[in-house]
This record gives sequence, structure tokens and C-alpha cells, in this order.
Amino acid sequence: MSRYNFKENEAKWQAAWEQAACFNAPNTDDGRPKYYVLEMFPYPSGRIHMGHVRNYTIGDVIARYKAARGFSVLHPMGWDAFGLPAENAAKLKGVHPRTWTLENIAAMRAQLKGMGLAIDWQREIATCHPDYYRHEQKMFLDFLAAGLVYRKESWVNWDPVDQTVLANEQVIEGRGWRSGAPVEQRKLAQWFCRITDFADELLDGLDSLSRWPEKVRVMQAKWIGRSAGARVFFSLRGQPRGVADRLEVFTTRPDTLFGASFCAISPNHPLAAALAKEDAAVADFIAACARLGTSQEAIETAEKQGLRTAMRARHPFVEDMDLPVYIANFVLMDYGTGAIFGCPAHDQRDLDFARKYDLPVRPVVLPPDADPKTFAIADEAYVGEGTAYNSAFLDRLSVEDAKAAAIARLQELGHGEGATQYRLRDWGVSRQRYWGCPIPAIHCGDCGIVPVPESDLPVELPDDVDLSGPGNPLARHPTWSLVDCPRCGAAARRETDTFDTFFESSWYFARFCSPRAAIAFERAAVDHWLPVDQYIGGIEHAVLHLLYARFFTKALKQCGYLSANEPFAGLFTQGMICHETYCDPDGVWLSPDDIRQDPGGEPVTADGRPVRVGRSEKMSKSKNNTVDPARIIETYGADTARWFMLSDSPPERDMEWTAAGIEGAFRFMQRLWRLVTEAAADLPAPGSPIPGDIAAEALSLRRATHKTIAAVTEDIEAFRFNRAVARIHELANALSEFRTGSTSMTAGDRWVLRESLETLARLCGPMVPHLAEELWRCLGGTRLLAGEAWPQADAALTVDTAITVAVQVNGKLRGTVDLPRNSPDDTAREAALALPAVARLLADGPPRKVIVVQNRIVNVVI
RNA sequence: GCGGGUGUGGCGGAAUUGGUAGACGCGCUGGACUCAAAAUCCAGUUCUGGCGACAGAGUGUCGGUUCGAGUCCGACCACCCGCACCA
Repeated sequence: MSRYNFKENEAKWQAAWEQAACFNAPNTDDGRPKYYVLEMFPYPSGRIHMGHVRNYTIGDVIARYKAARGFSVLHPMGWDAFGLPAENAAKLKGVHPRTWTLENIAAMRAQLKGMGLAIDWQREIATCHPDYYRHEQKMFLDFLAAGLVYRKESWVNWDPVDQTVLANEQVIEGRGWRSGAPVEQRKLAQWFCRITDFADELLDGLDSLSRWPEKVRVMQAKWIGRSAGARVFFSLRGQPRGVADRLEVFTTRPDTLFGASFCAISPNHPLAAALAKEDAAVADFIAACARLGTSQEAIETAEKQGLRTAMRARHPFVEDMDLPVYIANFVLMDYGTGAIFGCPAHDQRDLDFARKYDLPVRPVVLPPDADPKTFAIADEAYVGEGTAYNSAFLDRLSVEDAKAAAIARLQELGHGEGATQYRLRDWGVSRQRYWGCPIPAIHCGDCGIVPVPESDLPVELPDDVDLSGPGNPLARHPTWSLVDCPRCGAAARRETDTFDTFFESSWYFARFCSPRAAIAFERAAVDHWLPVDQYIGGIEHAVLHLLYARFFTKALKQCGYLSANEPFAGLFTQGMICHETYCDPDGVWLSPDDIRQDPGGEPVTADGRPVRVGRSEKMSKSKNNTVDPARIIETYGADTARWFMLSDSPPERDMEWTAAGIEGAFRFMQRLWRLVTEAAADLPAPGSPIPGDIAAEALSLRRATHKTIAAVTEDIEAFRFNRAVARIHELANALSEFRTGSTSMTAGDRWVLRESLETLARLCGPMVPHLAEELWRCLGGTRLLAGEAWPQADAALTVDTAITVAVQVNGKLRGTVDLPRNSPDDTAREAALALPAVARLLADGPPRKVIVVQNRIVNVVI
């Protein structure tokens, strides 16, 4: 029995596609409808991982399918080439970030090409290339002119030993990952994008993104977090000298002001800093808070702690009431005004705080049906609807009305005003790193901040850089930052911050439309192709990357670069790849490659030691449970890897990688090949007319074939690749059965067999393109399958004429009856009642009720 | 902590969106072919009881709505993702 040689064939067909330039997209309209399919571009870490294989397989299926459906498809690839890992590699291995990155790109490009992706490689871009980032610098200058970027001070994690700013992931339990030194917080003047100017537009625009997953839209909406409420001004007593006597607080619950029992300010609040100057205990407390780092997760999961200050805040409505003011570690400076008032009865966090510091808990919202005399708060704050009480002029108002009344009174008294607050903060884009796009600005002692003139772009990174020492390498470079002020000519310094790498990924999808243009975007190309029709990537980008790209698109539109409102019309978020974990007796994580089976089938190490099998987890280096796609493709071929990726698990869900699964996929590839090659010699010539007489078995195969076309088409459209795979399995099963069943085939049989096999090859094309090309050629195809049209299902053949209807008694299945499609309800009813199993149960009398759902079910109620 | 999600046989999953739970695949069991193995082919495979026809149970847990619930509602449990300097 001969076998399909994937190695030979995959190389052969990849070369054929390249030679035919099948996947090169036109720059503009070529008369066909356009379809832009894009997967999130990879960070060039050096090798592709299984997540890439899944991502690019999904995108490739869509790209090839849409091409077969007659679309003009743009499907490009590039590299998200700036970022921290290149600098880490430089520190560890002494290799220059550029060299490391470019070598990684070369290696990964070769791996991706080996997957047989239908990509227009002529459009490849790398964000670390000056011909890419020069346009980004121009955009920055335009944003600056348009007031979309500005400088302000903000806090960063500072490693006092390495003299460097740390990313949140580099802060581990309050310490720097390399130095182990306790992390401090520092204030730094940095560049920000005014994404908050677009908060309403970004929020309201979500409604137009009907082809985005609901969950992503919800996450973005919550992230933007528009909330209506009030700013309340508390007069202060006991504040440090020289500090204003007013504390500004934002609240969404002005209706609960009468339940207030304290105020709290953020450790980063200016008032806290002023207090710290006079009070060592305050300074110590602030320093302790700073060690948590800047991540919201760390701050909010830490134990709630507060420090009572000498300050008192006067209640805006109650003359003789004043509240203690705390500094509290859970109050965020970045949200609202960096200060809150606490109403323990109606906010859980405030309640926890009040219990800890023994503050009064006074309920002011009465739940419906509760008795005001007995209602009390125990361990749970009451956050629901109700009526105001214990609240003077607010008494008996609903929560909603009380809010409005409280705001009106605040305004009247000059103690506050209605306000809309967003959770969204402006986007800090400054990074104190080498391997990023230089921010094109100059600091002049006389002129202040001066933009780099456009004619001087790009501002290129220097090559001669020392990454081994502490601090920002660009700032330490002896000459790079020395420059004359473009405005006054005096000696000045370049900005040594580089952009957040989210900057590059915020516009790359648009650059693909005209990747070699001298300007960022050729207008005709970008207006033709945008928005991306289908964007595909991991759910982990649900908020940040996708929100920044949306902001960028709106900002670029405002600056006249393009016409699109939104970058991605359709979004699909795929799940992660998981694998079992293995541990040796010493607790060391073992790679799946190192696991053997002993004669009893138990897992052991290569040297025979027992292995503990752990639960399946996301593939990661730390758990050592990764499987290298290169090895899989080498052993089984790209088609097998792609097929397994698409089988079983729905693409939005996490998938389980197993050795048995990949072997099953491999066997199916072989089976398809046998199915076609063994039948090929017996078939009529391609394009022969259908013979007059088709026997019953052949007709049934035709029905199966056309049903498969309809089902697979629907499944691909809906991203249900696992179902498409199952349907193709079923067609293969039907074909096997047909071939075994017919010893001598009529002309009709042979014709139907050809139709079915051709369909099989076409339907497989987007998923396993190399094998499908080979099958296609074996069946007499003279052109590339990659250029062929998608098959059409004949509607007359996809509908069954006979239906099996389920018969239930009291909802419990008791049998089935076969009926012609669309039989009248009475016929179904009679047939159901005639069933012996039903008749037996009806011995005691007639049914109380019979429910008939046509073509589905008959339920007899007794 | 806050926000978002997931949960169905031994395993991955399917279920026309309220109508025959377990399609399809993996694994396992038995058989055919073979000196033997691999490959391939055939049959079986939710669980419990029964030789059997069959009966009962069953979609994370508990409760509800309905002629009928994996699907809808309420409460809970477990696990996963994100949290603004990883990308």
C-alpha cells in the first residue's frame, strides 16, 4: 500500500503557488468584492508556537475560502518587532537586539512558509525597520499638532538597583525581577495620548461592531467605564499649611452622602505628599504602598489598609458633622479625583474598611419591604434599589431620584456638581527603553519641547549602544541625544523615550494596504481595503491592543490619513492551546517529548523513572508542556497539523493538544489520499455530462455530497471548523461505504463517485491545501485548486423526503415513526398513537393531550 | 479585589437554538488479514441492572418555569482569561 508523501508534495505545491503568485493582492479595486483577512501579527520570538499555528490556520482557511467564493483577498503578514524580549536577549547573550530580531524573523518566516499559508509575502513588514517607524514618527508629529498627545507626570515602577523602570510583569511580589530590590514608585514626565477625548466615540462605536464577539464589546465598554455621578467638595480642617482647604471627591452614589462615615485619599494624592513632609508615619505608609507596584491587580488584592490623618472633612449637607480622612491603599489616584467618601452600608469595600477601623455603618437606603426600625447591615453592604431614609431632604426618594436631588442641592450650596467620569485613562506611550521607536521630540532649554522637523525623519536608533549597564541605554549614549534645537539652534537634547510597542500595532493593518509607499498610506489603497473584514487573534488582546487600534484609527482619520471609522469590522478571538503537564519524582516539570510509556502503558521518563501526570494547562515554558510545531510539521506535515488544529475543538475555545489527536489527523490524510487514488482510474473524464440513470445508492451518495457542501459552507462561514471537519469525515465514510458496496459500477455510479471525490477535494482545500491540490490533480485537474471556485450545493438534493419523528409519552422517549416530510399533524398523531409502546401506556384511557411539532416530535400527555 | 468567560461519556466535542443527548474523532474491547507486527478493514463502546427484549438514571451542584430543559430563570461550586510598562 503506497502512502502520501507529504514532504515532497508540500514543498511542490508551495513552490507552485509562489510561482503562480496566487496570493498577491491588487492595490485597489479589481472589480471583485474585497475581503481583508488579517491575523494578529507575531512577535518574532524565534520560533512559531502552537498558538501561531492555530491563529494562522484559522486565518488561512478564511482567506482561501473567501478567494474561492470570488473575493479579492488581502492576507498579509508582518512582524511586531520592537519590544522587551530583544533587550533581555541582548543582556543575556550579548547579541544586538536588531541582529537577534532579524534572525528570529528569518527563522519564523521560513516556518510560516512551511505551513503553506495563502499569504501575500510581497507585503511583509517589520515594525523595527526605519521605513516603517518613520511614518509612526510623522503620525506622532501630526497628533502633537492636533493636540492628541501631551506630556504629564505619572508614576512608574522604579528599580533602585538597576536604575531602570520596570514593567508590571517585572515586579514580582514588590521586588525587581533581576535585582530583587524593593520596587519604588517614581514620578516621571511622559508622553500621553488623549484617548479619553474619544471615550464617548469609542464606547458608542461598539454598537456598530456587530461582527465582534459580544464579550469583547462588553469588556471594552466596562474598561471605558462611563459613569454618571457627582463631584463633591468637602471643606477640610487640619490640613498641612499652605494646602487648599478643599477635598474633591467623585462618587456615583451622591444619594448615600448621609451614610458617609469617612473620606479616603490615594497614597499618591498631592495631599498625602504634603502630609508626608510633616509626618514620618505618613511617609512610611506611602512608601509601603509604593512597594505594591503600579498594577491595579496588586493594589486591589492587597489587604485594605488605611492610615488615619489629622484632617477632618466637613459634611456638605450636615453643618456639625465632620468625617475622618484616611490615606487608603485601595484608592487609585488615576480614577476620579484620587479621593473618595466612604458609605459603608452601601459599598462592600467601604464596609470592609469600616469594620476594620471601627467606623460607623449607617444605612440610608432601605430595601423594598424592609422595616426601617430593624434593617441593619451585617457582613454585606446593600447595593440594590430602595428608598432613601435617615437622609433629611432625600427621605422617601428612590435611589435614582435621590441622586438627582442630592446633586441639585450640592450645586445650590456650591459644594459640588453633577459629573460624568470615565474609568478609561489617557494612554501613556513613553517607555524608557532602547528597542522601540524613538519619540521625535527635542528638549531645548529655551524653547521647551520642540518637535523634530519632518525633513529630519526618521529619527533612527543608534546601533552602537551598551545594553549591559543600568538605566535607559538611549539616555546613556554619549552622543545620540545631542542635537541643536531646530527652533533656536542652541544645544539641546533628544527625547530618549521610545514608544510603547502598542503604538506600532495600532496602525500596521493599514500599512499593509500600501506597504512600500513613501507616505504612510496611499489613500486609494487604504480606503479600498479598510476596514479589515476579519481580524483574528487571542482573547488576551480584547481590551488594550484592540482599543488602542480603534483610537488610532479615529485619530488618523481626524488627521486626514484615512477614511475608516473602525479598523476591524469583524473580530474572532481564538482559544489557547493546552497540554497535559508532567512532573518527575523531584517535582521537575518534564517536556512531553521526554515522556515514554513502560510496558504496562504507564508514563515514565526516558530513563524509566515514574511520571506524575498533571492536569492540562495552557502551553507555557514555565510548565515545560509545549510541543514544537516545527517538529510536528517535520514528522506529520503541515496539512496534518492544520487539520488537527481545526478538528474537535471549536476555535474560540481552548484546545487540548494530544499525540493521539495528531496521529488520528495524519491517518485521515492518508485515508483521503487512498480514497481518491484508488478510485481515480475508474472515473469518467472531468466535466462529463451526468448519465441518465442514477441508482438509489448513487443518489444517496449524491445527497450526502450536496448536504456536505451546504453544511461545510455554513460551518466555515460561522467559524465552526470542528463541525466542518466532522462533516468531511462523514462524507469520507459515505464514500468508503459506497465503494465497498459496489463491486461492478455503472456509468452513473462512476459519475457520482467523481462528483463526490471532486467535492471532497474542493471542500478540503482551505483546510489542507497541499493534499487537496494533490487530490485535485489526481482527479484530472489541470489548474491549481487554489484558483478554483467553491462548490455549489444543489438545494433539491439537500432536503430529506423522509423524516424520523420522535414519539414521547410525558416527555419521555418511547419510540420513533418514519413519515414523509411535512406530513399533516393528524397523520403524525395517528402514527404515534399506533406505536405498541405508546398503545400499551394508553390502556387505561385516552391521552389528555397530544402535542405535535411537525417534522420533529409527538408528545403524548397522559 | 474588579471585569469577562467556560463546565455534556474514559477523552476532545455535537445537538437544526426549547423538541430523539452523545454526531464526528480519539481511546478502549472483540474480530478479519498476517508466520508475526505495523498499516488497513469490520463490529461494539454514556452509566446501572438484565442472557435478552427491556427498564431506570444521566449534560458542574441545588431549586424553578414548561407537555417537554444541555438549552430559559434563580442561587451556588470549580476552573480559565484580562486588569493599563509582556506581547
